[in-house]
Amino acid sequence: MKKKITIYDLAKELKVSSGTVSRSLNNHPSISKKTKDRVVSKANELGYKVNKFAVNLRKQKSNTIGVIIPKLNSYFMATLLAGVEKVANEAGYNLIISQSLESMEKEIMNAKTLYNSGVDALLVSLAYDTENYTHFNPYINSNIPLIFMDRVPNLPSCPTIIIDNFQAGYDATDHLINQGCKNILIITGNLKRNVYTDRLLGYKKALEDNNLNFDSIHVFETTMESKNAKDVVDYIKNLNAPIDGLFVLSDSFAAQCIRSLKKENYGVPKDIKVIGFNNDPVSELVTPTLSTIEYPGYNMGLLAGESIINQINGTINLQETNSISLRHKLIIRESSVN
Amino acid sequence: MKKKITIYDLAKELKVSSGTVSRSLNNHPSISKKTKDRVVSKANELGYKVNKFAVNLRKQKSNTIGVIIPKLNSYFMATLLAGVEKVANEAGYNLIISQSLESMEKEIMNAKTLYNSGVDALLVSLAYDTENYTHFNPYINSNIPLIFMDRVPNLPSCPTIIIDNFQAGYDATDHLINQGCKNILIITGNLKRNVYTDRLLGYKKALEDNNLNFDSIHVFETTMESKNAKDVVDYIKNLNAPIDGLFVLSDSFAAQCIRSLKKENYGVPKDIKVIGFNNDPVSELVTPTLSTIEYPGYNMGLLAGESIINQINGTINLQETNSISLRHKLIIRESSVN
DNA sequence: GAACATTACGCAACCGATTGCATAAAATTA
DNA sequence: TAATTTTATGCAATCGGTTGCGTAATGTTC
Repeated sequence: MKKKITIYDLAKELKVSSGTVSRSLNNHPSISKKTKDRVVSKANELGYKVNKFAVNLRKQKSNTIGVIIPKLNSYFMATLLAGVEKVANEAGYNLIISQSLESMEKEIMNAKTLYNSGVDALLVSLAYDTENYTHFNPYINSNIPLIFMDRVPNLPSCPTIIIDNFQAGYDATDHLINQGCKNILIITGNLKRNVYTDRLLGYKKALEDNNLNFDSIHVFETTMESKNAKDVVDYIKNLNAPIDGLFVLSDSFAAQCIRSLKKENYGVPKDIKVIGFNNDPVSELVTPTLSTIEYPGYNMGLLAGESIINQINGTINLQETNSISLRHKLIIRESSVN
Repeated sequence: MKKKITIYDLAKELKVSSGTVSRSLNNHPSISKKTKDRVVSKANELGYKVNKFAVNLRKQKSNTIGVIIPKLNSYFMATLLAGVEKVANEAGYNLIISQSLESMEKEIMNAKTLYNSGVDALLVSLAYDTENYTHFNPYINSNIPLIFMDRVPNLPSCPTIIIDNFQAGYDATDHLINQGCKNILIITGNLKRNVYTDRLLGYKKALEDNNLNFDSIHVFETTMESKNAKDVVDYIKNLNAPIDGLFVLSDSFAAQCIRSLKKENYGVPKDIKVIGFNNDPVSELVTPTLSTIEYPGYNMGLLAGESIINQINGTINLQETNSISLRHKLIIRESSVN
């Protein structure tokens, strides 16, 4: 409960100027070792701690990185963040995390709040329904580093960190086709988002390359909340031609779908082969175990953290490294193989 | 890229003092409506934004709440955080989140960093191996609100938000006993943590109340990482008397255990009845579906957020509301019922 | 219209550190 | 020893708001 002590207190005690104290504590070269030692030991003695508020004001930077993500409570996002946090922390940065809860409106508010609170950089994964990106202009105009992760806008000039969703979509579809599937239903999230459109494009291309026709009734768009799994199965039941493959762009939703399918006596993989996306831990735990695409969330986080810190430090020219793409991997388990 | 404009710029433009500008922008009562309007519209015109750094320095508070949790990428923690974030955000607070990665050492560092960066309050869920709590003393000594969530220390004077782990442990065990189990193995995390010890106590009490003997070989302590599921099954195989019940203090680990058990041809629930803990989404997806204890993570987060903000505002005397306990619920699914 | 109360605003200290520039002191060179 | 360079430190402005106190201007009361 002792009162805060400042560099002025130290200065008075040691009969030096506050400037000398400041420089000593920051190990400035133009201060003699002797003085530095005196200052440092006195600082320890009195329990001095810098006032970050003053430093921030003076330096006009906060040593914090803002993060806006759709939802904290998803495996992928939490893993991604874990990666970001690790790097940031090691580099001495704090993370201010906010969630848009999949709403553009909230995303805009978050962007504004973080801007006002003076973050040194911003990492973003877009909300479900974000359609324009003007709320990021203040960052761009003020030259505040800004990187999009995973769910990125289709703006040419924004640095992004993603996986090759097109190729991943292709690989998954191709795998199902190789397993004999000819009528594959793809379950996707909001097609405004690159992650989904790109995978869909990969899906189409794989069909094409295998001489299968694309049919738009084989695209089912949903928010992929668990309660909607039933809708998927209903949709399947009402299709004229039965499907034999299911490509769900999220493991947890795929697991829900499998569950609903089994309730309706569809055999997986016998009748319908299923592949998910993300390599969520759940994919190993369900019966049958779920084939999927490994999505390197943690690495993506590490990379995002490193990139943004490099940008803050000016180490990297963001024009040069405009987009980083991480490697995905097809993981074949029981749900897609007879 | 235009330069920052300050209240002094506004003052000069409007030929008033900077104090008047400040008061106008903060809607101070002693400023006439007319002046306020002039100031506000000029501020909008020039695109003025407060400099939070200056405000922070002046007010010695940051409008941020620090959070230290063991791991971001767990369903429970992410859900908890989602709750905290929601409340904090609505109250105009930012969240600085850091993870201890289950290490006391890192927890200490995080506590220090957050203290130095001037958070207005701190929320903590303890790391796996935290044994002493002196790293929180600076907060206590400086009167910075501090609340522990879920994994709390056994200190009498710290406000905590928890569930009744004793009762939950009791309920789960009692349920298994009611299903006919007589030899129940409990799989627990580090018994330094209240969440585990209390559940274990509940387990013991339930045995006692049902005239069953407690045997310490029926307590298996593990870090509950997925790779350790095999150890559990090995342990079970090597027991002299076969067990017929399994109480795993984490759903995701319970799911792993069930998987390993099935591989070794144990029938669940036929041979061994299993109950988990948390009501993780995975519990509904595995086969058989997993009985469990519902753990209100989101509500816990909301409550933690509200409590800490109340404390910051001095609304609540923390001596009076020293510990809040949330209601859990036994959820019976397939894994524990014949 | 004098006396008093209220309203609206200005002044300037303050929050605590950083840093360019000036200068005293010490060291080096001539 | 005087002149010059180097080293170590002090001075004071600065970052951008906030706020207690003082006072001029306006309003109210009798």
